[in-house]
Amino acid sequence: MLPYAPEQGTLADIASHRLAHSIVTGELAQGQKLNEAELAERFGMGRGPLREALRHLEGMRLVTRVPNAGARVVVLDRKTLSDLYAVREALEGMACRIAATQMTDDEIAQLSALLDQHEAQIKKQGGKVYAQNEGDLDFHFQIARGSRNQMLMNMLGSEQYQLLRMCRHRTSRNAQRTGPALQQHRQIVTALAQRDGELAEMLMRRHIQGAWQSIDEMIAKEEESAE
Amino acid sequence: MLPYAPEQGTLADIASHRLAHSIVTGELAQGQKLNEAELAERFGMGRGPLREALRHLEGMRLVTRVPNAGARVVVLDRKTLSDLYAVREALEGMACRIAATQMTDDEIAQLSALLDQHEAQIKKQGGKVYAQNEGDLDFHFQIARGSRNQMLMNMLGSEQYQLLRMCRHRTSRNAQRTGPALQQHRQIVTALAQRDGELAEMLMRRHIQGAWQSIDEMIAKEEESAE
DNA sequence: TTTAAACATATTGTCGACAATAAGAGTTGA
DNA sequence: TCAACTCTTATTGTCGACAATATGTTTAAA
Repeated sequence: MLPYAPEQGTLADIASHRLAHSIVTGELAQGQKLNEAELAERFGMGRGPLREALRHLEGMRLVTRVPNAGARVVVLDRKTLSDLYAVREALEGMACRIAATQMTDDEIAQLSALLDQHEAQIKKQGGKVYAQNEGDLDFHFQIARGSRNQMLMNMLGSEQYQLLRMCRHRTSRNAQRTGPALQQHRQIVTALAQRDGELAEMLMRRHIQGAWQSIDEMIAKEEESAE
Repeated sequence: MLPYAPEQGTLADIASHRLAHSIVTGELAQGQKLNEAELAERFGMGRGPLREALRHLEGMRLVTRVPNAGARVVVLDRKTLSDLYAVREALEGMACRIAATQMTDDEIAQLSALLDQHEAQIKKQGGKVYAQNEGDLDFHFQIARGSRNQMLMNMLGSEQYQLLRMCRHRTSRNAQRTGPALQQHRQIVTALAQRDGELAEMLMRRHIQGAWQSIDEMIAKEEESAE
């Protein structure tokens, strides 16, 4: 389901996946230096594949590299996240508009079923898990798939997806926007089912704006308490 | 001016730049197999840095890699380009809207001067150079800069930028859309100067739609004559 | 005490050689 | 003639060692 496949293939791919996971979950702190020799040893491989993995992660914007000075985990500051959400709004809005004409009835039904599943999960676990769980992102990715635009899927999937997950883990402590989010998702699916692309786009844009607003507040609090 | 820097730094960076250039200019044909040993020898370096460069180019979507089967130059078929232009429309539209509020008067004046420059160049060279030249892309990139959104700049700059240049070279033989393009650029600058983001976005979206329409026709002819 | 230069250390950048895998040619059997 | 199999060859994947560069520390001079 997740666009980033399990560990298989070349060692560089494995390292890339494991590193991405560690970065996204916060196991590797933001801005932390990534020592090639140390990581290579931990993963049981040579430095060659690991360097390739770092170059790949650099392309995904999960790490930043400086020549002769090594790689560091990217730092998601307020401005970066603001930029990310602005881009997301444009891209996912477009995805929604196109998906309204391209998705099959069956796919839309599946989307609806996915939301049922989320709702059940919320009820069971007390509502605190939705927004920070992968479920929310699955929903967004399915819509991207519905646009039939491969480039869009790549951008939202392999790149932004990871940054978003990273952001989730950072702000998961005090996340409670699950109720409105699910409701907004429902509205979007309804618009899709009615084949109303304009409405679907507008709802998605609002949804993402709301998400950003919520996250922005959290970051503000975080920065405040950090002083 | 161009977002992709000159040849300096590590060997992997140099190889990455040279390869990107060769791919974009069509020197390396689409779909062509990229032999590591051969390229490493041509560039006078070992295979290590070259492999890193290929991983980087993979991230930029200029090459596609299959494990144990090597890398190939990406193939820009009709669908891929269509997807690319759809994404561009969304992103550059957004860039325009934000740039209308963020760019300084000075920057807008510079943008206007850039167009004067283009106009002079067209008069001198007979109008056939504009659309396929870098000038057009410079214009678009300057607006992306005006949005102050670093992520947007990265996306439009280092990634899509290259694919677009590639597309230009492919369809440059029969390019003649320079007149309307310049005029549309003028309209966009006017809207920016009036700080009318909505209008600027609309004009940019139309501009890109028109460009795609033009390119789509060319591809259709090309595929026709190829049979 | 501060600054700067020189050294020692750690880390990155690069190369060459070897192992593993895939692609192709050639052979053998039906 | 075609199919499947084997062997050869070419290419990719990986490792370990060395060179180049940056970092941190010590030492010496102002």
